[in-house]
Amino acid sequence: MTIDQLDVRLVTLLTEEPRIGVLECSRRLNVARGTVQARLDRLAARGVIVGHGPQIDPAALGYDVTAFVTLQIRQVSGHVPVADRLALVPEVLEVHTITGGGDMLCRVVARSNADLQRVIDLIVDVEGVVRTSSVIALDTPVPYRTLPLVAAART
Amino acid sequence: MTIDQLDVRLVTLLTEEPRIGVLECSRRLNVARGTVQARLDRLAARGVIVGHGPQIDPAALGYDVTAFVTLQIRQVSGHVPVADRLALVPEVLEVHTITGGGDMLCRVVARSNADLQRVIDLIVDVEGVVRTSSVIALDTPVPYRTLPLVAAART
DNA sequence: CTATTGGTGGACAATTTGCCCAATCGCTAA
DNA sequence: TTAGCGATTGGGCAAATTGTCCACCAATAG
Repeated sequence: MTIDQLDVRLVTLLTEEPRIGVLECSRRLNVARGTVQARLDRLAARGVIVGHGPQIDPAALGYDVTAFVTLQIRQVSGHVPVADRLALVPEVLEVHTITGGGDMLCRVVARSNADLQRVIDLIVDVEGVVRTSSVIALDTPVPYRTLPLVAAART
Repeated sequence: MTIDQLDVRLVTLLTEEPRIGVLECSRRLNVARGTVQARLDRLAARGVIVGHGPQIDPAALGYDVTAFVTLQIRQVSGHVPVADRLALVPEVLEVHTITGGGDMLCRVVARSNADLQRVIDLIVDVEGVVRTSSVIALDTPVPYRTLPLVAAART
Protein backbone atom coordinates (compact mmCIF):
# COMPACT_ATOMS: atom_id res chain seq x y z
CA MET A 1 0.00 0.00 0.00
CA THR A 2 2.61 2.52 1.08
CA ILE A 3 5.07 2.77 -1.76
CA ASP A 4 7.82 5.33 -1.59
CA GLN A 5 10.18 6.80 -4.09
CA LEU A 6 12.81 4.15 -3.51
CA ASP A 7 10.34 1.35 -4.18
CA VAL A 8 9.34 2.97 -7.44
CA ARG A 9 12.94 3.39 -8.51
CA LEU A 10 13.67 -0.19 -7.58
CA VAL A 11 10.74 -1.64 -9.50
CA THR A 12 11.49 0.60 -12.45
CA LEU A 13 15.11 -0.48 -12.49
CA LEU A 14 14.24 -4.14 -12.29
CA THR A 15 11.65 -3.79 -15.02
CA GLU A 16 14.07 -2.13 -17.37
CA GLU A 17 17.00 -4.45 -16.63
CA PRO A 18 15.70 -7.62 -15.05
CA ARG A 19 18.97 -9.48 -15.36
CA ILE A 20 20.79 -7.40 -12.77
CA GLY A 21 20.98 -8.71 -9.22
CA VAL A 22 20.48 -7.25 -5.81
CA LEU A 23 24.03 -6.01 -5.50
CA GLU A 24 23.93 -4.21 -8.81
CA CYS A 25 20.61 -2.63 -7.82
CA SER A 26 22.09 -1.28 -4.64
CA ARG A 27 24.92 0.29 -6.61
CA ARG A 28 22.60 1.91 -9.13
CA LEU A 29 20.30 3.26 -6.45
CA ASN A 30 23.08 4.32 -4.10
CA VAL A 31 21.73 2.39 -1.16
CA ALA A 32 23.02 -0.52 0.87
CA ARG A 33 22.51 -4.03 -0.39
CA GLY A 34 20.54 -4.97 2.70
CA THR A 35 18.10 -2.18 1.95
CA VAL A 36 17.40 -3.49 -1.52
CA GLN A 37 16.92 -7.00 -0.18
CA ALA A 38 14.60 -5.75 2.54
CA ARG A 39 12.55 -3.72 0.06
CA LEU A 40 12.16 -6.61 -2.32
CA ASP A 41 11.16 -8.94 0.51
CA ARG A 42 8.67 -6.38 1.71
CA LEU A 43 7.14 -5.83 -1.71
CA ALA A 44 6.85 -9.57 -2.23
CA ALA A 45 5.36 -10.10 1.23
CA ARG A 46 2.77 -7.41 0.61
CA GLY A 47 1.83 -9.02 -2.66
CA VAL A 48 2.84 -6.04 -4.75
CA ILE A 49 5.37 -8.15 -6.59
CA VAL A 50 3.65 -11.40 -7.40
CA GLY A 51 6.44 -13.00 -9.35
CA HIS A 52 9.53 -12.70 -11.47
CA GLY A 53 8.69 -15.33 -14.04
CA PRO A 54 9.60 -15.10 -17.70
CA GLN A 55 7.13 -13.12 -19.74
CA ILE A 56 6.08 -14.97 -22.87
CA ASP A 57 5.08 -13.32 -26.13
CA PRO A 58 2.33 -15.42 -27.75
CA ALA A 59 3.05 -13.79 -31.11
CA ALA A 60 6.57 -15.22 -31.04
CA LEU A 61 5.04 -18.66 -30.68
CA GLY A 62 2.96 -18.12 -33.80
CA TYR A 63 -0.19 -16.89 -32.10
CA ASP A 64 -0.50 -13.63 -33.95
CA VAL A 65 -4.21 -13.07 -33.50
CA THR A 66 -5.60 -11.71 -30.25
CA ALA A 67 -9.32 -11.44 -29.65
CA PHE A 68 -11.65 -10.54 -26.83
CA VAL A 69 -14.64 -12.83 -26.62
CA THR A 70 -17.73 -11.92 -24.64
CA LEU A 71 -19.73 -14.95 -23.52
CA GLN A 72 -23.32 -15.10 -22.53
CA ILE A 73 -23.77 -18.05 -20.23
CA ARG A 74 -26.82 -19.87 -19.05
CA GLN A 75 -27.48 -18.39 -15.64
CA VAL A 76 -28.73 -21.50 -13.94
CA SER A 77 -25.45 -23.31 -14.41
CA GLY A 78 -23.32 -20.68 -12.68
CA HIS A 79 -20.03 -19.37 -13.98
CA VAL A 80 -17.61 -21.56 -12.04
CA PRO A 81 -17.98 -24.73 -14.12
CA VAL A 82 -17.81 -22.65 -17.28
CA ALA A 83 -14.60 -20.99 -16.15
CA ASP A 84 -13.14 -24.37 -15.30
CA ARG A 85 -13.82 -25.62 -18.79
CA LEU A 86 -12.48 -22.48 -20.38
CA ALA A 87 -9.29 -22.91 -18.38
CA LEU A 88 -8.71 -26.17 -20.22
CA VAL A 89 -8.32 -24.33 -23.51
CA PRO A 90 -4.69 -23.21 -23.86
CA GLU A 91 -5.58 -20.37 -26.18
CA VAL A 92 -7.75 -18.79 -23.49
CA LEU A 93 -5.29 -16.53 -21.72
CA GLU A 94 -7.60 -14.98 -19.14
CA VAL A 95 -11.22 -14.99 -18.11
CA HIS A 96 -13.22 -12.38 -16.24
CA THR A 97 -16.78 -12.31 -15.09
CA ILE A 98 -18.28 -8.97 -15.90
CA THR A 99 -21.25 -6.86 -15.05
CA GLY A 100 -24.45 -7.85 -16.75
CA GLY A 101 -26.52 -11.00 -16.74
CA GLY A 102 -24.17 -13.95 -16.54
CA ASP A 103 -21.60 -12.58 -18.89
CA MET A 104 -17.93 -13.35 -19.14
CA LEU A 105 -15.10 -11.75 -21.03
CA CYS A 106 -12.06 -13.68 -22.11
CA ARG A 107 -8.89 -12.95 -23.98
CA VAL A 108 -7.92 -15.55 -26.52
CA VAL A 109 -5.14 -15.94 -29.04
CA ALA A 110 -4.97 -17.94 -32.23
CA ARG A 111 -2.55 -18.70 -35.06
CA SER A 112 -4.72 -17.04 -37.69
CA ASN A 113 -8.24 -15.84 -38.26
CA ALA A 114 -9.19 -19.31 -39.39
CA ASP A 115 -7.64 -20.72 -36.25
CA LEU A 116 -9.58 -18.21 -34.21
CA GLN A 117 -12.73 -19.78 -35.52
CA ARG A 118 -11.54 -23.12 -34.16
CA VAL A 119 -10.84 -21.60 -30.76
CA ILE A 120 -14.22 -19.89 -30.65
CA ASP A 121 -15.87 -23.16 -31.56
CA LEU A 122 -14.12 -24.74 -28.60
CA ILE A 123 -15.52 -22.02 -26.39
CA VAL A 124 -19.02 -22.31 -27.78
CA ASP A 125 -18.91 -26.02 -27.12
CA VAL A 126 -18.38 -25.41 -23.42
CA GLU A 127 -21.41 -26.51 -21.44
CA GLY A 128 -23.38 -23.46 -20.33
CA VAL A 129 -22.16 -21.07 -22.99
CA VAL A 130 -25.14 -19.73 -24.88
CA ARG A 131 -23.70 -17.17 -27.22
CA THR A 132 -20.38 -15.47 -27.98
CA SER A 133 -19.41 -12.16 -29.45
CA SER A 134 -15.84 -11.46 -30.48
CA VAL A 135 -13.75 -8.47 -31.30
CA ILE A 136 -10.34 -8.89 -32.85
CA ALA A 137 -7.44 -6.77 -31.67
CA LEU A 138 -5.88 -5.25 -34.74
CA ASP A 139 -3.09 -3.42 -33.01
CA THR A 140 -1.87 -2.77 -29.49
CA PRO A 141 -0.70 0.83 -29.26
CA VAL A 142 -0.23 0.52 -25.50
CA PRO A 143 0.99 -2.93 -24.43
CA TYR A 144 0.25 -4.09 -20.92
CA ARG A 145 2.22 -2.08 -18.40
CA THR A 146 2.08 -1.22 -14.74
CA LEU A 147 5.04 1.07 -14.29
CA PRO A 148 3.08 4.32 -14.63
CA LEU A 149 0.62 2.97 -12.11
CA VAL A 150 3.38 2.14 -9.67
CA ALA A 151 4.81 5.61 -10.09
CA ALA A 152 1.38 7.12 -9.52
CA ALA A 153 0.82 5.06 -6.39
CA ARG A 154 3.92 6.31 -4.62
CA THR A 155 3.43 8.27 -1.42
CA MET B 1 8.64 -20.94 -33.38
CA THR B 2 10.06 -24.40 -32.82
CA ILE B 3 9.68 -25.11 -29.14
CA ASP B 4 10.59 -28.51 -27.86
CA GLN B 5 9.88 -30.38 -24.69
CA LEU B 6 12.96 -29.06 -22.94
CA ASP B 7 11.99 -25.46 -23.63
CA VAL B 8 8.57 -26.08 -22.18
CA ARG B 9 10.00 -27.67 -19.06
CA LEU B 10 12.45 -24.81 -18.69
CA VAL B 11 9.84 -22.10 -19.00
CA THR B 12 7.51 -23.98 -16.70
CA LEU B 13 10.21 -24.39 -14.11
CA LEU B 14 11.18 -20.74 -14.24
CA THR B 15 7.57 -19.66 -14.02
CA GLU B 16 6.93 -21.74 -10.96
CA GLU B 17 10.17 -20.86 -9.20
CA PRO B 18 11.60 -17.72 -10.71
CA ARG B 19 14.20 -17.22 -8.02
CA ILE B 20 16.32 -20.21 -9.02
CA GLY B 21 19.29 -19.63 -11.26
CA VAL B 22 20.70 -21.27 -14.33
CA LEU B 23 22.70 -23.81 -12.38
CA GLU B 24 19.75 -24.94 -10.34
CA CYS B 25 17.67 -25.24 -13.52
CA SER B 26 20.25 -27.50 -15.08
CA ARG B 27 20.14 -29.71 -12.02
CA ARG B 28 16.36 -29.93 -11.99
CA LEU B 29 16.16 -30.69 -15.69
CA ASN B 30 19.12 -33.07 -15.74
CA VAL B 31 20.95 -31.22 -18.47
CA ALA B 32 24.23 -29.37 -18.63
CA ARG B 33 24.41 -25.79 -17.46
CA GLY B 34 25.53 -24.62 -20.89
CA THR B 35 22.42 -26.11 -22.41
CA VAL B 36 20.15 -24.14 -20.13
CA GLN B 37 22.05 -20.95 -20.85
CA ALA B 38 21.90 -21.62 -24.58
CA ARG B 39 18.17 -22.31 -24.46
CA LEU B 40 17.43 -19.17 -22.50
CA ASP B 41 19.52 -17.09 -24.86
CA ARG B 42 17.75 -18.63 -27.81
CA LEU B 43 14.29 -18.05 -26.39
CA ALA B 44 15.18 -14.46 -25.61
CA ALA B 45 16.73 -13.92 -29.05
CA ARG B 46 13.63 -15.28 -30.74
CA GLY B 47 11.45 -12.97 -28.71
CA VAL B 48 9.58 -15.76 -27.00
CA ILE B 49 10.78 -14.52 -23.62
CA VAL B 50 10.36 -10.78 -23.66
CA GLY B 51 11.47 -10.09 -20.12
CA HIS B 52 11.96 -11.21 -16.58
CA GLY B 53 10.71 -8.12 -14.86
CA PRO B 54 8.77 -8.08 -11.61
CA GLN B 55 5.06 -8.66 -12.06
CA ILE B 56 3.01 -6.09 -10.21
CA ASP B 57 -0.43 -6.70 -8.75
CA PRO B 58 -2.47 -3.50 -9.08
CA ALA B 59 -4.86 -4.72 -6.38
CA ALA B 60 -2.00 -4.77 -3.87
CA LEU B 61 -1.44 -1.11 -4.64
CA GLY B 62 -5.05 -0.34 -3.84
CA TYR B 63 -6.40 -0.53 -7.37
CA ASP B 64 -9.09 -3.10 -6.72
CA VAL B 65 -11.38 -2.29 -9.60
CA THR B 66 -10.64 -3.51 -13.10
CA ALA B 67 -12.72 -2.45 -16.07
CA PHE B 68 -12.68 -2.81 -19.82
CA VAL B 69 -13.59 0.37 -21.61
CA THR B 70 -14.60 0.42 -25.25
CA LEU B 71 -14.00 3.72 -26.93
CA GLN B 72 -15.60 5.10 -30.03
CA ILE B 73 -13.23 7.59 -31.55
CA ARG B 74 -13.70 10.21 -34.17
CA GLN B 75 -12.43 8.57 -37.32
CA VAL B 76 -10.94 11.62 -38.95
CA SER B 77 -8.44 12.10 -36.16
CA GLY B 78 -6.91 8.63 -36.36
CA HIS B 79 -6.16 6.42 -33.44
CA VAL B 80 -2.48 7.19 -32.92
CA PRO B 81 -2.90 10.55 -31.18
CA VAL B 82 -5.68 9.09 -29.06
CA ALA B 83 -3.50 6.18 -27.98
CA ASP B 84 -0.70 8.56 -27.12
CA ARG B 85 -3.00 10.52 -24.84
CA LEU B 86 -4.38 7.40 -23.25
CA ALA B 87 -0.85 6.25 -22.54
CA LEU B 88 -0.45 9.30 -20.32
CA VAL B 89 -3.09 8.00 -17.92
CA PRO B 90 -1.41 5.66 -15.42
CA GLU B 91 -4.62 3.76 -14.76
CA VAL B 92 -4.81 2.72 -18.40
CA LEU B 93 -2.93 -0.56 -18.41
CA GLU B 94 -3.28 -1.49 -22.05
CA VAL B 95 -4.91 -0.27 -25.22
CA HIS B 96 -5.95 -2.18 -28.32
CA THR B 97 -7.50 -1.07 -31.54
CA ILE B 98 -10.28 -3.44 -32.46
CA THR B 99 -12.46 -4.35 -35.37
CA GLY B 100 -15.30 -1.98 -36.06
CA GLY B 101 -15.45 1.68 -36.92
CA GLY B 102 -12.64 3.45 -35.16
CA ASP B 103 -13.04 1.60 -31.91
CA MET B 104 -10.55 0.94 -29.17
CA LEU B 105 -10.58 -1.29 -26.16
CA CYS B 106 -8.61 -0.52 -23.05
CA ARG B 107 -8.10 -2.11 -19.70
CA VAL B 108 -8.17 0.29 -16.81
CA VAL B 109 -7.92 -0.01 -13.05
CA ALA B 110 -9.18 2.25 -10.30
CA ARG B 111 -9.22 2.46 -6.52
CA SER B 112 -12.99 2.19 -6.31
CA ASN B 113 -16.08 2.52 -8.41
CA ALA B 114 -16.12 6.21 -7.69
CA ASP B 115 -12.50 6.42 -8.72
CA LEU B 116 -13.33 4.55 -11.88
CA GLN B 117 -15.63 7.39 -12.80
CA ARG B 118 -12.71 9.76 -12.49
CA VAL B 119 -10.57 7.57 -14.74
CA ILE B 120 -13.31 7.28 -17.32
CA ASP B 121 -13.74 11.03 -17.26
CA LEU B 122 -10.04 11.35 -18.00
CA ILE B 123 -10.50 9.06 -20.97
CA VAL B 124 -13.57 10.86 -22.24
CA ASP B 125 -11.66 14.10 -22.09
CA VAL B 126 -9.09 12.77 -24.53
CA GLU B 127 -9.29 14.59 -27.83
CA GLY B 128 -10.97 12.39 -30.41
CA VAL B 129 -12.89 10.16 -28.01
CA VAL B 130 -16.56 10.38 -28.82
CA ARG B 131 -18.16 7.87 -26.51
CA THR B 132 -17.19 5.18 -24.05
CA SER B 133 -18.80 2.02 -22.81
CA SER B 134 -17.46 0.17 -19.79
CA VAL B 135 -17.81 -3.22 -18.27
CA ILE B 136 -16.48 -3.89 -14.80
CA ALA B 137 -14.63 -7.11 -14.07
CA LEU B 138 -16.27 -8.62 -11.01
CA ASP B 139 -14.02 -11.62 -10.72
CA THR B 140 -11.15 -13.22 -12.58
CA PRO B 141 -11.62 -16.99 -12.52
CA VAL B 142 -8.69 -17.45 -14.91
CA PRO B 143 -5.90 -14.94 -14.34
CA TYR B 144 -3.58 -14.12 -17.21
CA ARG B 145 -1.40 -17.08 -18.05
CA THR B 146 0.63 -18.37 -20.97
CA LEU B 147 1.96 -21.66 -19.69
CA PRO B 148 -0.76 -23.82 -21.25
CA LEU B 149 -0.15 -22.04 -24.52
CA VAL B 150 3.56 -22.70 -24.34
CA ALA B 151 2.89 -26.34 -23.63
CA ALA B 152 0.48 -26.51 -26.56
CA ALA B 153 2.99 -24.87 -28.89
CA ARG B 154 5.68 -27.48 -28.37
CA THR B 155 6.74 -29.52 -31.34
C1' DC C 1 12.81 9.05 27.66
C1' DT C 2 12.88 4.54 25.44
C1' DA C 3 11.63 0.77 22.44
C1' DT C 4 11.08 0.00 17.66
C1' DT C 5 11.82 0.30 12.88
C1' DG C 6 14.57 1.02 8.81
C1' DG C 7 18.89 2.02 6.99
C1' DT C 8 24.10 1.51 6.83
C1' DG C 9 28.55 -0.67 6.32
C1' DG C 10 31.20 -4.48 6.94
C1' DA C 11 32.41 -9.23 7.25
C1' DC C 12 32.32 -14.28 6.06
C1' DA C 13 31.87 -18.78 3.64
C1' DA C 14 29.41 -20.87 -0.01
C1' DT C 15 27.43 -20.60 -4.22
C1' DT C 16 26.88 -19.03 -8.75
C1' DT C 17 28.20 -16.79 -12.82
C1' DG C 18 30.60 -15.84 -17.20
C1' DC C 19 33.60 -17.75 -20.20
C1' DC C 20 36.70 -20.85 -21.93
C1' DC C 21 37.78 -25.64 -23.84
C1' DA C 22 37.73 -30.50 -26.07
C1' DA C 23 34.87 -34.43 -26.87
C1' DT C 24 30.64 -36.57 -28.22
C1' DC C 25 26.11 -37.19 -30.41
C1' DG C 26 22.53 -37.03 -34.07
C1' DC C 27 21.46 -35.50 -38.37
C1' DT C 28 22.00 -33.94 -43.17
C1' DA C 29 24.20 -33.42 -47.55
C1' DA C 30 27.54 -34.91 -50.75
C1' DT D 1 29.62 -44.28 -46.42
C1' DT D 2 31.74 -40.18 -45.04
C1' DA D 3 32.36 -35.44 -43.98
C1' DG D 4 30.50 -31.74 -41.90
C1' DC D 5 27.56 -29.09 -38.57
C1' DG D 6 24.85 -27.66 -34.75
C1' DA D 7 23.69 -28.96 -30.13
C1' DT D 8 25.03 -30.89 -25.95
C1' DT D 9 28.16 -32.41 -22.49
C1' DG D 10 31.42 -32.20 -18.71
C1' DG D 11 35.03 -29.91 -16.95
C1' DG D 12 37.87 -26.01 -15.16
C1' DC D 13 38.91 -21.26 -13.80
C1' DA D 14 38.72 -16.61 -11.69
C1' DA D 15 35.47 -13.24 -10.39
C1' DA D 16 31.25 -11.88 -8.79
C1' DT D 17 27.18 -12.51 -6.12
C1' DT D 18 24.45 -14.40 -2.51
C1' DG D 19 22.81 -15.51 2.11
C1' DT D 20 23.51 -14.49 6.56
C1' DC D 21 25.38 -12.60 10.29
C1' DC D 22 26.71 -8.34 13.22
C1' DA D 23 27.07 -3.52 15.41
C1' DC D 24 25.78 1.12 14.87
C1' DC D 25 22.97 5.22 13.76
C1' DA D 26 18.73 8.13 12.97
C1' DA D 27 13.96 8.92 13.07
C1' DT D 28 9.55 7.75 15.08
C1' DA D 29 5.93 6.24 18.13
C1' DG D 30 4.37 5.41 22.61
